Amino acid sequence: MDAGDGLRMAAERPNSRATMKDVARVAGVGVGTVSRVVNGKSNVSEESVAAVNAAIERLGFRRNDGARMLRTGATASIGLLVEDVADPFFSLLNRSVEEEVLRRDSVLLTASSDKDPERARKMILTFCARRVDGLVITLPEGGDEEYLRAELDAGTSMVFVDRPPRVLDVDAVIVDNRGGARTGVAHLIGYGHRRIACFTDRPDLYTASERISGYRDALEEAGIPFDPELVYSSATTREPVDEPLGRMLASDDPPTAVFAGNNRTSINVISALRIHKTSLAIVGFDDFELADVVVPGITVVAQDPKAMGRIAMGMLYKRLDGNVSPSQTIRLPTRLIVRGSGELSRDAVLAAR
Amino acid sequence: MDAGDGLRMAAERPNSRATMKDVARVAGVGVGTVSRVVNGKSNVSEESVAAVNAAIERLGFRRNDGARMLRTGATASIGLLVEDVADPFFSLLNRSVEEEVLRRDSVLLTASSDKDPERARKMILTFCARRVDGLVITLPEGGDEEYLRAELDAGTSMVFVDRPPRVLDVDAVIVDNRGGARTGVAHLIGYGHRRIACFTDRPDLYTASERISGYRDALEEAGIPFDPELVYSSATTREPVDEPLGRMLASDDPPTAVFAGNNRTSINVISALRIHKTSLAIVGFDDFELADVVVPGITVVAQDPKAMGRIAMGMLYKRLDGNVSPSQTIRLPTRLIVRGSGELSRDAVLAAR
DNA sequence: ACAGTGCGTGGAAACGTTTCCACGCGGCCG
DNA sequence: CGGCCGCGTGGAAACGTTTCCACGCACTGT
Repeated sequence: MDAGDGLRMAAERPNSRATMKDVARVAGVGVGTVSRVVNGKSNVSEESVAAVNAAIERLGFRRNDGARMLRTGATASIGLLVEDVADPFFSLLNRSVEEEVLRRDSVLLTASSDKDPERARKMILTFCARRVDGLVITLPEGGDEEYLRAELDAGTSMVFVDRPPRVLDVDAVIVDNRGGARTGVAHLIGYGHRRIACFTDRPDLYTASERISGYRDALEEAGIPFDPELVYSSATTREPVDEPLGRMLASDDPPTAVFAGNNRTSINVISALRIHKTSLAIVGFDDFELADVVVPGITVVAQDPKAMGRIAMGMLYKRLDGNVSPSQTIRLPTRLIVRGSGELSRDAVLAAR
Repeated sequence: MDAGDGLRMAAERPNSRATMKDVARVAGVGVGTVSRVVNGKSNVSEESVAAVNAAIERLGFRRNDGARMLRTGATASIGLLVEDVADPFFSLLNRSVEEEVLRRDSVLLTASSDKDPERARKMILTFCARRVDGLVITLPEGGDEEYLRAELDAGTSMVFVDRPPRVLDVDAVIVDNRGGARTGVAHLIGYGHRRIACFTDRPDLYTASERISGYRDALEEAGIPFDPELVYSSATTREPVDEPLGRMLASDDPPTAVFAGNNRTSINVISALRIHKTSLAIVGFDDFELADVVVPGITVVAQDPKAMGRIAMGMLYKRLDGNVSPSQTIRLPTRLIVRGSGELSRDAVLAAR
């Protein structure tokens, strides 16, 4: 078998890539030697290395990682499931997970659940069928968690992000939603407000219900009675809120401030206020680009999606490296960013009426 | 070999998943039959189907797609490389590509080049080593395109997005940057403006240079002389622009309008105008959330990243299905969204001075 | 009765790697 | 001078699928 033979052989299968066998033939060595060269093993003679590299160059050989994984069992890939990769929060999370994955020379599979438990399930099982080394999951509400147990038992590591597991014994990294909301609302109370409206997502969402709890915590701490009339949970975050806000403003004892439970709702509230030509103090949960471009800048309780991704990947890789300590849930602190909208005092709001 | 035997066998390798062989043993059939059942082939007796399904259930078997692909050659996976998955534009593109990938029951590998040609190269080659069926690529400027040719020749289909190929013969879908910029600037001219500043990205970026060309086209059409003093290309999009804007405003013949070449620059311009306590007419390229929340709302030349992803995937799958027609570049139209900032007339701006 | 047909089936080969084992060969030490 | 070591090497087995081939069996039509 000489070099010409090998070349001809590769040419005979036009749309198929050269394999180690082809390379071996062209280089005049065995496949074992090719494998050793490709993987940079030391015990190969210089001539062999040169011959193999020349053949690789000539044939445009590229190792088939799929085959490699079948043999070695490690796929060097991580699956990420979030609600929506186009959401500002999750896209930052995505990016920071990617950064960690890259550091380990792995590859990242991504998918959006779109809040659909069935879609989430399908994607996760697909990832498992691909035998990813680990999973980073934001599990949508309302689905069954149980099917994950089988994958867990089969040895697939996973970390939950943004939401804690309900029954599964897995690591998680979440945001201190309750504490953050409490801080934000307390900030408003500090400026004299006692009638504070609360606009959030559907309350069956974990994050939304936690933030509502934090809102109530702050009220309670200040001895302010909770008024359900001041709480509005929209079905979707795209839904405008000018109608419910208008109702509150028209009441006997209208709010002088608003706590918005997520960034899209913050925007909806701003639009609604503009429609009603009023200004109230606002604190929003979750920072957003341009929060400092509107006037006044929007004071927010900021989360740190990048840290969430980084920490989640740290936990995951520890598991992959064999850590078997009991699972833990890490609660990330939030940060209040003061920009003006939250520092409008009760007196100033009332004076403008 | 009875069922108990198979179970014991699976249990003996605790952290390893059951294989078709295990299933076959437990079900008392051959691996061929298991494969047929798993793949829903028709010519299997009902008893066999039942037995196999029972065994699958019992062992928690899940087909190893990696092995399957090695055999079949199709990996049912697509690689996506963009500049940054956390960028609003690219994250929407990402999502729409994901949607198409999902429809074909494939899986999506994603990566951010971070504008680094070397990083891009590494990720693309990694994807190729994984033998993705196809690639969707936003290639960073300044790198060599040549290494892609080998992959192309080896049979990996690819589509370029957001930027056309320089030398390679591949499909692409891009935005009509030049025409869109022309339209936006013409819109300003329509409101009487003749001194229009232009803030963009680094001009060595394809999109930025195209938009500058469009800006010049509009001026030329209206017989307005081009003044390089009114053009500022920032090194990075995070860089504030209050200093260069200040210089322009202090000149003998200051601008009365601004064309901002991308959404982050639009924001920078808004901030800078606020610092200088002036208002000019503004038209920005690329829409952004909240463009309608600031006052006045920002008039923009909108792109459609979702369409870009959808169309790119359509082209890619056509290639995968065997289409060998000459490669083409599709240029997506832009859409002017009128919100107020672009309709501030020259007279109004001058009157406020 | 007998070839032909079709269906359900089991098993082996193949996909492209990695890994392990064994071999040949030179040099070193006893 | 003979055994031993170690190095570079080739080749076979294995990873978990799919696919193909061949077999046995029950029909069918002549």
